[in-house]
Amino acid sequence: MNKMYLPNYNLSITLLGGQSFSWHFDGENYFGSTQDRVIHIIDLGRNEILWQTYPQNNDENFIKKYFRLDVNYNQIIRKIQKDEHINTAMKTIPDIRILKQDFDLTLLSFILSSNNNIKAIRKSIRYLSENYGEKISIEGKNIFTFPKTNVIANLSIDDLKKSRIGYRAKFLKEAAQRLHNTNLKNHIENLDADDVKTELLTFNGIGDKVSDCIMVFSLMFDNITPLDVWAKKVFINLYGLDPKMKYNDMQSWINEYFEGFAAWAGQFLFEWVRIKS
DNA sequence: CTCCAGGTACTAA
DNA sequence: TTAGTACCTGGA
Repeated sequence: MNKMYLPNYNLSITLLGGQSFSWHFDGENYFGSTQDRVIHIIDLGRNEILWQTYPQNNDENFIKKYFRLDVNYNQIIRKIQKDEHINTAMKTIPDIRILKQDFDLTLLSFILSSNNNIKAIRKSIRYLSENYGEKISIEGKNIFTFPKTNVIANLSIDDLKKSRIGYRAKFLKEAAQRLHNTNLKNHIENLDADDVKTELLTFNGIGDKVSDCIMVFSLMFDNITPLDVWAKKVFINLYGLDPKMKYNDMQSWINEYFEGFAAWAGQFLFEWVRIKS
C-alpha cells in the first residue's frame, strides 16, 4: 500500500456519513467502491493513511480527485465560522470533507436515498453491488464494485426490487437507461448551477434535494446545501428561518450567509444534528 | 399489531 | 401556486 500525509481529514464521517453509500469499515479497513474500481484505506492516525486502488494499482491521480486534495480547506473553514452553532458543529465533528464521487454512481445512489434512511440505503447498495457489481479480491476479502450503469439499465424491475429499494426500482432503471443512452455528463459540464439543476429535475425520482446532493457530492458545487428534513430543522430552529420559506429562497439565504461555501457548512450542521439525535 | 421517518410524483383546489 | 396524499421498507 502507499502511504500519504492527510491532515484535517475526518475519514470516518466523510466516508461513512450521509454523502456516500459505497464505503464500509470493518474496524480496520475502509473499502470504497466505484463502478470500475475499489479503494482500500487504512487510517494510521497522526494524519497518515495507507491507500491502494484496484484493479489498477497506485492510481494517485484518482485519489487526488476523489478526495479533493486540492481544496484550500483552511480557507473554507475560516469562511464558514460564522456563529456558535456552526462553530460547535465544527468543534464536535472536525475536519469533515466533501468528496467528488463519480456522476453516474452518485445520481443512481441518491435516487435510492429519497424517502429513505441512510442505513437502508447502504444495505440496498450493498445488495446491488454484491449481486451485480464485479468482485475484486483484496487480501483475501471479496469487495464488489458498484454495478455499471448499463447493467442496472438492463435488469428487470423485479430483480432490482430484490435489493429492497421498493418503488424506486422503476426510477433507478429509467435513470440508468437514460444515462446509458445519452451523454448527460458532457452535456451538463459547462452549464451553470440553475441549468444543471433543471436538467437533473427532469429525471423521475429526482427532486430538489436529490438533485442538490448530486451536484454537491459529484459535481463540486460548493455553494449549495441540500435541504432534507434535518437541514431544514437546523435552519428553522437555530437560525430562525421561516418554516414556510420556499426551498430555493432558503438555499439562497444559506449560501449568502456562508459566503459561497454552503455545501461545506451544511455538511457540518447535518452530521452534527444527525449524531446528536 | 400499529405507528413513524424519509423525498418525490401526482392530483385537486 | 399551494396543500394533501400515496409510495416502500425497516425499526420502535
